[in-house]
Amino acid sequence: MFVYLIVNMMKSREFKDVMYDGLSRLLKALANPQRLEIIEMLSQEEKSVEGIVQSTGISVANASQHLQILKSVNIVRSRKQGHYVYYSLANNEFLAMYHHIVKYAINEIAELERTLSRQREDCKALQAVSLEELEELVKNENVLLMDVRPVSEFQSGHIGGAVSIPLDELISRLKDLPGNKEIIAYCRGPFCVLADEAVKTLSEKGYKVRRLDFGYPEWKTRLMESKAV
Amino acid sequence: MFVYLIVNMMKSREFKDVMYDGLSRLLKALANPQRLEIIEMLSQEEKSVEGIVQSTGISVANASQHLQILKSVNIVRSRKQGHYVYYSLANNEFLAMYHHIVKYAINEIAELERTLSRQREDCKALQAVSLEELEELVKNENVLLMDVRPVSEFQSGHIGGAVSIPLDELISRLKDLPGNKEIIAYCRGPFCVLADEAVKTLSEKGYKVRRLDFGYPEWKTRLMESKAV
DNA sequence: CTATTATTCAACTGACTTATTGAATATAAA
DNA sequence: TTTATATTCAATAAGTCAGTTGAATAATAG
Repeated sequence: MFVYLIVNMMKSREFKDVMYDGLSRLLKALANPQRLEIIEMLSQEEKSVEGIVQSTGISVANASQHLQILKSVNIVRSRKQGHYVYYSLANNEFLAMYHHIVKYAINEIAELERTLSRQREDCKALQAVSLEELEELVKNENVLLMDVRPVSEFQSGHIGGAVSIPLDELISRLKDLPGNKEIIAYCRGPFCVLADEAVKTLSEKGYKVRRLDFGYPEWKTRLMESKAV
Repeated sequence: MFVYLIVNMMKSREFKDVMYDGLSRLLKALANPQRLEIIEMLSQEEKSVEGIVQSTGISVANASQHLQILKSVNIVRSRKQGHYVYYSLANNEFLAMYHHIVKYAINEIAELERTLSRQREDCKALQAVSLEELEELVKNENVLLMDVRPVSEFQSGHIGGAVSIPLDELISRLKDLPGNKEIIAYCRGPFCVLADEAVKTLSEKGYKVRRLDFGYPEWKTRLMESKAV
């Protein structure tokens, strides 16, 4: 009986070790600023290593290594085509989980809350629009929903009803904007500043403009979850 | 104009760095098997360093260090009383976020899925009861919901309607169990084996018994979320 | 087949993490 | 005040991680 208890205890320890080690391996893969930025890029669209390097400033070999780590815990997957290896997020469940983490961090970590507010304040974008508000606003139809990400990201997926006006074309396309509607800008997510820049530019020109609190990936996650129910 | 763009780019870089560094600091604090186990213990009840040491087998100095790390990112808080320093989770939002991570890991990481199934199979506890099923079962009243954690954990919080039968008293209290009802055992959470052991013991004695898929903390989180809506 | 380009691999350095030890601090009981 | 106990701090050694370099591989265009 005594020996039996010890054997049980050892099995239980072994089980816990496998589970906690596995979980901590996942978290370790996430726990790096550059990899988080890579995840943000990949949650917009599939990208080659070169594409990631261009939009983040990480070195090629380094980016490749980070991608291997993310691949080893099944966060990203790759496919080869021609000269390029294209990476993308391996599943939508990951994205949903990741958004929960980001939401917690933004709301509960004082430093991040403060930094985010300061950034938005600088751009006069403090009253950001939440997911719930957006749904209301879209119904009443008196708003223009503006996607300010690069065109390729818009093409690979965007919020329903949005118009693509990449930030770097904004000034040259001012004439396309209706003066009477409120403008709502959005971009890659809460850590992306493209929408902030757009709000700053437009509000200086006298437009009535706000940004979304979130980006395309969060909207997509929400869509999936509501379909699942 | 050109200088202005560069200044903007630098600001944006700085903002991203603060946000991603902060987020990765949180994830780094989580990314360690021992700290995850400490979190599991603290999500049951407030515990002193000594209490944690006893239930995990970590050394005293080491546990203290891990607790400092968790405290530095505001996951736990401490209060001093008499000889002891008592630690507890700092907020419920963290627990909700953590449960999302665990759920993802169990469902999407093949190795963890496999290990969990094997453990449950060993204990004839494969058909675990989910949160939704539990709600149904409790209504029909023909089940006994059994909390097999130590008494102190039961006292500091338990699932509504549960009866406390700590695993180590199970055999001596068999006479208290109704023979006609189905028994549903639960414990600390999906990584805890107390309920598995209980299922094994009882099913060998001929009882009709299953375990919950989750533990008290998950139930508590669910309760909070449904109240919030 | 050769040259070109994109990516990965291997090796190395410096920086952080973890676990262990023993000393220091703080509380409460004798 | 002294003593015992719980916890933290400081220093160390071993292990892991991040970023850089240059070489190796793999796909394509000429």
